[in-house]
Amino acid sequence: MATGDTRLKILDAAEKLFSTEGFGTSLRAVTGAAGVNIAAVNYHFGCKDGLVSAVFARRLGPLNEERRSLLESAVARAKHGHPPIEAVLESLIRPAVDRWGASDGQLSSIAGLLGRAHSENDPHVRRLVFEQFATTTRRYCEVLASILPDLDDAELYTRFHFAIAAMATTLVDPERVGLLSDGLVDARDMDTMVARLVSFLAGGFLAPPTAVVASASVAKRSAK
Amino acid sequence: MATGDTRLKILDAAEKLFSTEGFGTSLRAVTGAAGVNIAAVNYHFGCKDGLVSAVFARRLGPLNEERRSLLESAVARAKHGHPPIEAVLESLIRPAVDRWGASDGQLSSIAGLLGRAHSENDPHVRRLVFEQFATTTRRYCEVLASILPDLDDAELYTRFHFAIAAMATTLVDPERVGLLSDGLVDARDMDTMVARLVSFLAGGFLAPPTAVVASASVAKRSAK
DNA sequence: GTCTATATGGGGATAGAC
DNA sequence: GTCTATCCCCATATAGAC
Repeated sequence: MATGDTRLKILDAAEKLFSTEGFGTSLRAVTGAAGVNIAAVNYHFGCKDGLVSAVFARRLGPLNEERRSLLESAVARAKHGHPPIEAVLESLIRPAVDRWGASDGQLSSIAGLLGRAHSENDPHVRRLVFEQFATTTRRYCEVLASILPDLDDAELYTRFHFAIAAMATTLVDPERVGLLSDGLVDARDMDTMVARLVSFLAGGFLAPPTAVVASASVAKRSAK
Repeated sequence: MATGDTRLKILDAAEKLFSTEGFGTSLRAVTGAAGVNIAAVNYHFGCKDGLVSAVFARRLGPLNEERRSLLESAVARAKHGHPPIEAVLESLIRPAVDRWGASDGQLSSIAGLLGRAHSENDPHVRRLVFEQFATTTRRYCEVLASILPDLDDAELYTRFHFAIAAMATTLVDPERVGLLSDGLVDARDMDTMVARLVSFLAGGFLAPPTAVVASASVAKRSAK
């Protein structure tokens, strides 16, 4: 077996299983699917967290680069004024979705990986995610702020959080929509899902700013 | 120890731990926090899934009843025409958020429980959740459909899914917004978070319908 | 109803032969 | 680099004494 082959097999199997089953997937399951020995994980990645980090590093960096490249293209195209918010949201969502698996109609493992990354609560995973996305998040919020000058930064970031949440939940488990709608929505038609996500999020970002008050207690008193 | 006391202690401890740590929390952790013997879980609830079901049954039924009661009040208040969409969304979100813990400024365990319920992928939990929420979901979508006659059912349910995702993610882990915004947003101010959530989701629901095409390939070709 | 003790299985990690 | 064998920990669940 060529050097590096085992390492790659582990990475590929881990990526697929992490994306479908979550990062709690056992190393036994990963190495079983990869057809390699359990001890190989420890040899190549040190420990399980090392494997998780490696899976992230291989995909999430390039993914975010593609997003930012698409984002800057949209910004550049709109020499006068600002790009349409739909283009900004497309640049955020498309790169995660458009990389389909070979032919089985499944979302790529990168989509699931990304969704998992955003919904995981394991401390190690969380730290990795926020490191990976910090720069990208900031740039997106910059561009969005230029489109939505009436929003203060706090509300903008909060809305960005809502957007990430809707996107990530959809990517982690597209079946959820089918269940919720009792079969009415075909969650596998990701082109339609993306289009709906973009229009929904655009509407959300474009909503008038919330009237924010100083503190919670004041908010309660002045609400009525 | 009075009969039923142990059972209640377990339920309370489980609710709190499930809401903060997820349903993967061990029975040892639960019984340790409850101050009872491990074997008591099996005696009172049969098995772990039985405990999870019991925790759900105690809270999620009443929570949904409160939501639907608030929803029907809003519908009734708007004798002519339809209730404002903000009132509908408030009736969905407020009941989960407004039950604060005693004095430590933490979200109630019901909020976390609800968020976990919606983001969990464990099959048993998922089945319970969709059973618990099926009726409520249908009623909300009915009312929303009357407010948004231009949306077809599929898009309406999809948008409802996005709304649940944003709400659940926020409830599971309010700290996430703080991390994302590098400390700019104070996630513990739940009144402000709810207000922002409502206005964001209202904007999303009110967005113009997505132009849907027959198939993914057609969508791609006609996009430009 | 409550406890101790234990059965049984799965998890990550490693030592040491090859 | 790869493998076997094993260590040790933690999980759920149950049997049986009290």
